[in-house]
Amino acid sequence: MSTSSRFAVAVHVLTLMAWADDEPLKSEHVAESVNTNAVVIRRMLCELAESKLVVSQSGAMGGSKLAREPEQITLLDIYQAVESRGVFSLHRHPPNRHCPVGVNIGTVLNQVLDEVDTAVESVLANITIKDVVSRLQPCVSSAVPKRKHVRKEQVLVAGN
Amino acid sequence: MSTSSRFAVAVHVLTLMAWADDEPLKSEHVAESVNTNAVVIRRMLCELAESKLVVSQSGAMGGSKLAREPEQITLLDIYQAVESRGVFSLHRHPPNRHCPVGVNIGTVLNQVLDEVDTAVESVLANITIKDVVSRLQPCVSSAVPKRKHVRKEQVLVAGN
DNA sequence: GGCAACTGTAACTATATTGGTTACAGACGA
DNA sequence: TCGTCTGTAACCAATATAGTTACAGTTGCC
Repeated sequence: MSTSSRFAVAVHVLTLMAWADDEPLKSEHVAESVNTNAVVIRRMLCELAESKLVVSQSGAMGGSKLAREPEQITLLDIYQAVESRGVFSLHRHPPNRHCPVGVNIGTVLNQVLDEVDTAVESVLANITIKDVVSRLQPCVSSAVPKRKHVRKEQVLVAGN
Repeated sequence: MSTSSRFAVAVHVLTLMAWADDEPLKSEHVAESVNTNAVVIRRMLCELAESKLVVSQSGAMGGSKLAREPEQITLLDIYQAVESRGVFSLHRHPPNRHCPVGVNIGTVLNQVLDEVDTAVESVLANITIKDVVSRLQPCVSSAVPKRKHVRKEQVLVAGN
């Protein structure tokens, strides 16, 4: 479904800031941890700043840090800051209005997609950045992450 | 998030078949209702057939119909048949393993994404194609009534 | 058997989104 | 004023979905 890693990267970035404990982080440094380009990070930091999750400062000795305490930032806040669409999309082009199914399937699908979005949001609303940091601590072992749905292209292969 | 309408189209297609009540539908007619190309539909029908949700027949008077009763096909079945990935993706490239956050964030994120996937799946598992058809009915009170043997020309009016 | 009507599938092209890169203007501390 | 940052524009690359044409294979019917 999602071909985008925006949510994962955003959580990573805010977790780094919580880990750094109020010390401003440079985009270059964050990019090293995420393993991407600093401009990609700065673009995302702008979105997170618009949603008032981080504050950034220009100039020498500048950088970005959390705008609130880690326990007051939920994954739902992050999700809404960086993902514009819902979980699913409707038809690219509207269905045939002269077909009794086509003319009304959109209404029914919207109800379903609303239920799905609500379920996702209620999960994310109950996890804070502080929770993520806490879950990070016991991870001393570099175990291979296991997931219900194996996604070949997503396995975090060890190696730079 | 999702830039794909595959799930919406697949639900639409199976709903049409439930509506047609066991009469095989031609990909051309389905495509008219969905407002897309017949090959796009046939590609999707192949995936749905692999998951044993529909059966297709080649040749004259051929077409596709549901492989089971509408109440025995859930939206989760459809979701798993046409959407390969989960709701979110992880990092495109693995994070920096020399960073204490980067080395373990994947594990924590996978836990979170599993919770999200599970929530989505439990919503979809509780809705069947029969439910979708039922929810459709009140919308079409002024349209063609559903009958035991509806001719496809009545269901899928050509033109837009 | 031969024809017409279907499906299945390959091989493209088009389109959209995300991510990566370079470049540079502006902010800011020392 | 100088070096170090952010913010942002402009562009290219990579990927996934969708749309299109073409055609081989299957099937029912005359």
